Amino acid sequence: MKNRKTLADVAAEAGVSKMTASRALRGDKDVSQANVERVKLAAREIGYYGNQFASSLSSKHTDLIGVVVPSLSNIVFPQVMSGVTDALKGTALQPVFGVTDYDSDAEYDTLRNMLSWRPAGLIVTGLDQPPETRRLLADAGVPVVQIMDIDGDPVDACVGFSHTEAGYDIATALLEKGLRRIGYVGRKLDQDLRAAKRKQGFKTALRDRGLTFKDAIDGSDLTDDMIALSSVDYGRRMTTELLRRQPDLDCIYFSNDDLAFGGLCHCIAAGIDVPNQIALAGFNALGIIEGFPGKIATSRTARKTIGEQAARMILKTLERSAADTSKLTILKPEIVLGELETINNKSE
Amino acid sequence: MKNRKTLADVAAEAGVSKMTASRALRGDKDVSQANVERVKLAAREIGYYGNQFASSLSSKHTDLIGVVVPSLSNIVFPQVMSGVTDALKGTALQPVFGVTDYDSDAEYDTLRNMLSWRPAGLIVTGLDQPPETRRLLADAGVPVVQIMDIDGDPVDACVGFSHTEAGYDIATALLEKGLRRIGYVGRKLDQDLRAAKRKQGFKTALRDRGLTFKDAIDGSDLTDDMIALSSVDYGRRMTTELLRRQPDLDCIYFSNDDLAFGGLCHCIAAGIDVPNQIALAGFNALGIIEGFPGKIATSRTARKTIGEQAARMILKTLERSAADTSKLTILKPEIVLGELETINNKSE
DNA sequence: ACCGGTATCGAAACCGGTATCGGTACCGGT
DNA sequence: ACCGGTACCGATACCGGTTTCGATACCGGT
Repeated sequence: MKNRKTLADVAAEAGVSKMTASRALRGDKDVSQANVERVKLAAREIGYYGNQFASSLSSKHTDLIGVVVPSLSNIVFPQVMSGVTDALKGTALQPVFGVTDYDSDAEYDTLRNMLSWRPAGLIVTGLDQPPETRRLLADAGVPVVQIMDIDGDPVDACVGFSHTEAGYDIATALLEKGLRRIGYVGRKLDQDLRAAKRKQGFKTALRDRGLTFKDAIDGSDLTDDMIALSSVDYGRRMTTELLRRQPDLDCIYFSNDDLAFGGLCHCIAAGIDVPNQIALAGFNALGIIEGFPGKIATSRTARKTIGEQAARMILKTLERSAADTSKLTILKPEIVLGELETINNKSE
Repeated sequence: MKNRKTLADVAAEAGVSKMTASRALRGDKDVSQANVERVKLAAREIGYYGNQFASSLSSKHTDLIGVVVPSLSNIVFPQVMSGVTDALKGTALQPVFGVTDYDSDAEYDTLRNMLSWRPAGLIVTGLDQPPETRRLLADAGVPVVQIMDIDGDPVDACVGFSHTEAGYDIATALLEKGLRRIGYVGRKLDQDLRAAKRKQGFKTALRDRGLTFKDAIDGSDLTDDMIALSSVDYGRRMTTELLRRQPDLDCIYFSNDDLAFGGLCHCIAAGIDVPNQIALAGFNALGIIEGFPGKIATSRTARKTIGEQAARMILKTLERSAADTSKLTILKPEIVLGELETINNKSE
């Protein structure tokens, strides 16, 4: 930090006291119109911009909202961030992002670091933080909104949906179409807890009908060359593999749309008719699947809206300091069957 | 900010002075081992975490690197951010992100806001900032790295590649394959200056051979329903439209891979053989195109590396305060022709 | 002319850390 | 016994704003 201009410089330039300058720049009252203009002019002339450190230290107040997401590579999270950014636009608040790489130690560190910035609120992905991290959130003394999941015990507020239910629901929809010989392809299910919940929900729906996955690839222990693969490519290869092992599947459930799209790529290349010969189901309703309209069934999640709602929830909690706001917002995914929609019960 | 624990609390708990506590926590020297442990224990016990405002205000020093990107929706920018994050991992520095939505006023505001945080460095997307914004960057008094582009006049340092050249190069490669009847599909070329540069470079290569685009869609003035479309979907529709107007094209150049992929979707649906009947070329080499290996020609850009290099450049400038580091890093995209590679000059 | 009220301003204290510098204790060497 | 050097510690003065509170000027009303 070099010899930047300070408020004292502005005050001197405008011929008023520091206090008057401070008030004028912040639009506080108790300053004459003449001085407001004088100060603002002076500030512009000497190229002054405030010092947030001094300001926040003194006022014990910040405009920061900490947002913690697990990844930037999965397009879903930038979309959530985008929602937060949009909802905060026009307000005094400002998002600050942190990335954890699905690592709970990194999550703890990121959070500690954020708290040292004394944010006015926190938005954190997921409900399954370890106890130490939970305590950090609980003791933060600011509104905390956990997002993307509701299967668990929120620290404070919560915006999202049940992944267990999402898995259960799409399974039900697929089963109603008569699909019975169902396989599963996922990736890093040991780390991606929400994907694991979806799989679990799906499994429950199968069990309710006396069924199980014919075969499943979880991708928990990947070799190095597998890790290097893009999601789409991974989905493609695993589909190839799964269908080699189980050629008679009539449906594959993927842990997300990227993988499902990879599966579709395999089918197109192999001349397999989707969804008539085999149905594919993913999760999220990413833009990617719009390229082949209707081919992949999916659950349309409201990522951006979740970001927006979370931000808005914090805004509300902040203005009415009371706890009169709802602590839970559920944005249930909509099931999109695509071309499957028109198929009547295959098993009949 | 509530009644959080302060350093004084830690000091009292540990039975030392504020200064000793401060030194102990920061790993400064001049503290006995016994006291270091006592203080650290005390800090943990009362749940203390520092106050960055007080710290930075006092030390006149921050660990922040401001990163300004135009968008979160285009996966390329999260990838750049990811690169910055990775390169900064393990150092004391920390990225702070700002999004401009391709709006130069928003860019100015974001930058001003960032500067009020007295960052140690700035990474800004693009070279074409308006004069006022340029001045802000130039006067910031910290290392500034502009990324993603080198066609222009950098404020300070610069990491990226020439989009004009990228357009020219892929055009040359396509022309060498004998392709002649070439169309163009872009989106919001009035806002996306770098895409416009690529188109311009492509055009120059055509002109050098006495050719022009047979037809071009720039998508500068979109209707509302067009704006709502995802990039892939937009690419698909525009390809349909372009081929309706010009059925005899043997190649389409898209402003990026999302659009090109949309084009591929159209072709697959319409039973058009890619690349033998028509070649498609995009830009970026996104994971999305790996689903159909080799179908789409593209320029593989090193997004993540650009982020890493930019961050590393700032790190270097910061440690050796001298200007002995190179101010320009070019990461020229690699041309990927895919299946086109094997085709011999079609026009022969 | 006197008074309460309002508008406007500035001096001083303070936010929670860190830089600086001076002090104390203890060491070995002469 | 005296000295220089080293290790360790803490009092104090800031950093650059904002909060607080008291001072001043001016107003219309009586």
